[in-house]
Amino acid sequence: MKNTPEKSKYHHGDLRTTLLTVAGEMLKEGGIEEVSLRKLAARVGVSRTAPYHHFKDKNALLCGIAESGFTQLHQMNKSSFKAEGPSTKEKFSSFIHEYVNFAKANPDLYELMFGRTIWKHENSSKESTQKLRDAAYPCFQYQVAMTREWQQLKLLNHSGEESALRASQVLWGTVHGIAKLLIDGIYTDVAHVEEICDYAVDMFLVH
Amino acid sequence: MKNTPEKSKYHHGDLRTTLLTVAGEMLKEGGIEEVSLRKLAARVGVSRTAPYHHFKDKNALLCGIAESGFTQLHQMNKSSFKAEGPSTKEKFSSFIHEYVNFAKANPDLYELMFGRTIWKHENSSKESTQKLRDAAYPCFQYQVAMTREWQQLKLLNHSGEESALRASQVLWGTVHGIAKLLIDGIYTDVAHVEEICDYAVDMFLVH
DNA sequence: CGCCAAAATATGACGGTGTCAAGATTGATT
DNA sequence: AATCAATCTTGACACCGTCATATTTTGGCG
Repeated sequence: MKNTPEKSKYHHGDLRTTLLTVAGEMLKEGGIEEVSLRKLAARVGVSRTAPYHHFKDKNALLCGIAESGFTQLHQMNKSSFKAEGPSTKEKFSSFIHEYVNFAKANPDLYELMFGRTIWKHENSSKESTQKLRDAAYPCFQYQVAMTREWQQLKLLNHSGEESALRASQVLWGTVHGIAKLLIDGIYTDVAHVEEICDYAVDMFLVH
Repeated sequence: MKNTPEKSKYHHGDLRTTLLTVAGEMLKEGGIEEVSLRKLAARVGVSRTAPYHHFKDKNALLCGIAESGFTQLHQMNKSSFKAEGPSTKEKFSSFIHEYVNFAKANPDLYELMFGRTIWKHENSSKESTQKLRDAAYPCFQYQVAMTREWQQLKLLNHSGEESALRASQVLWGTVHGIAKLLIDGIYTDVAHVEEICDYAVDMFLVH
């Protein structure tokens, strides 16, 4: 039924997947402002209201896209942290760089993932927002776990009582903030990404 | 002509100021989504297109609001940094706390000031965007200046070659990121603001 | 004072958006 | 074959930003 989605198109095929894919393309092409349900439907070749049978809201659709973004980000962190070659210190540096570069590579997706469009209030289907949280929360928890290890190895500069959660919030805040400022083109030049990340690493490591 | 704007109302009074004020109120009340030119015009008591004689765009209006936000933020930083009582170390801590609390107190304004709505592309009147930059840029420069002093006093943890610009970008990134995550309600509880800020201060100071 | 150009405001219209209600079509199940 | 629920379409509504055009008001000048 849901398997073998190759030729088993009854009405349209499985619209849900197609909508997510194409909407993701539109997001990448023209930013969040270019993503409208009507244009999406036209591009897919269905009527304007067809998507409403697979997503309660436009918001629910956007949550679906963001969801895959968090899965992707989570995956990236894991494979980087579990790598065998580099030292722990190098992995810390990798985390900073890779995180910011992920945002740099997918600016509109990142903007969507962390924008208030999605996270504010409970606009759309509770189920959809719940699924989003189910994808995003483990992603953050993994960052706490990584931070805990860096902390136990005395890598991070700090004097008072240690808290992996607090340290993780600060670290995530830093990469998130750098990424946002970079993406939005506020005062940082994209060309200096690596330099800024290197400097951040140096400021956090104990000397 | 532009002076004495008290009783010199010819058509409506000075609409421009009124529009900025009321739009700012609407922003504070219901977030950016509640700010529409039509509702704004209705609330002020003019026709829908009257605002277009004072702002080229909706974007230009938003830039005007954000502009005052940057002036406000700049002012806050200055008065805090120039205070006589506290030590430099305490001023550093104050900067972190006050910045994040500014965002916490005016979430929608802060979101607007740093959102891509305004900074992306050259949508609206160049003049408007230019005025915005003229308000925002000194604000950032002042943060670089503060950072330079902290750096020269050897307050900040760091090993390599010093750069006030890079350090400032990292610091701003951190407070900006914490503020954003907080505002958007992603994974941090607003109740923990002070704790998180304290922890950030501790991670940046040299021990 | 009277007139005129310019600034300010208003009305109408256009294309775009998200979303609901109601009807039509299809696929699978009995 | 008949039925039923899932799926899709059409029509409509209320918003939105913005342009073209007409109307009013103002300030300055002869």
